[in-house]
Amino acid sequence: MKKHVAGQPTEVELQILRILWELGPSPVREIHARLQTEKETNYSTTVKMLSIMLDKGLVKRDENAQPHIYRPVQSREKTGQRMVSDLIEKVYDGAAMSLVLQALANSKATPAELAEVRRLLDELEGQSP
Amino acid sequence: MKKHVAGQPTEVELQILRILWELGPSPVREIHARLQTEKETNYSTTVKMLSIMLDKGLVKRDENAQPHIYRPVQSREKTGQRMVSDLIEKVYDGAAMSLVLQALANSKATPAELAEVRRLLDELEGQSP
DNA sequence: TTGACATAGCGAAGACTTTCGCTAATCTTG
DNA sequence: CAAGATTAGCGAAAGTCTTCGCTATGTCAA
Repeated sequence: MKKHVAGQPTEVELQILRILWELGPSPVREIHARLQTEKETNYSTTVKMLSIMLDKGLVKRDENAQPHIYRPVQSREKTGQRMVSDLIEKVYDGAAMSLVLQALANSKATPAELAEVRRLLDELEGQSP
Repeated sequence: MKKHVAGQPTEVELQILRILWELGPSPVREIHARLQTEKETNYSTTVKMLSIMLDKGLVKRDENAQPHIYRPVQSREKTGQRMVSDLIEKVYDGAAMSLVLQALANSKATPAELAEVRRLLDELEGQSP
């Protein structure tokens, strides 16, 4: 047997995770239905992917329920956090701020959202100095 | 032959790009020297990777120079921008602000950096309202 | 020029990801 | 309960990415 311990979710795994984040706990049938709106893969493939993700610990499932119900192990936020950290490490050499500035400049934020960033900023500045 | 048109840079490609961003245009020898400080792959591997990256258009090279000199086609900023957009798309469904907040909260920013974010924020808020 | 050494490139192997055909198990309904 | 439909799972194939052995080419000094 192999290791199969989770690193970063792969492309397809992420597609499936996103669907789970949107739908909440769901049976394969539903997941696959959504997946088909973005790509044309077989039902079998979806089942297989889910089982791999189960191995990796990316999802859990309730086997008592009939159609088994799958749900993500990590929240979108947690997963995003990991991936962001990874990206920062790999591209920006750990300089998170570059990424913040870039994402900020890139985004079409609403005033309310900008206010929230400002609030967080106040908080951060209030700590060290 | 195959397509080999560039999508996102892969793991190793990114490692090499990062080295090129740091060192500037360099011959394989130098790139490989740096690479060896993080992993233990053969010189051949580095050459091969570079040639693949050349195919994909991730790097260019000066063949007149002897040791050919390689340089990145895209800046770290541009590349980061693409990858961030991709991440935002794939994980946050386009909600960039979530990522900004997350990266910001995660970072150990200096006061100077925070000030810069604030500056950008002022600028952004000065536009729409 | 030639030997020694540095540089470039090919093609194939190994690892991982994604895909699916086909079989097995489970569920429904007449 | 049996036939048909739905759901689960295996194992192998196809596609990518990464690695490197080996060959070819180029450079330089004796």
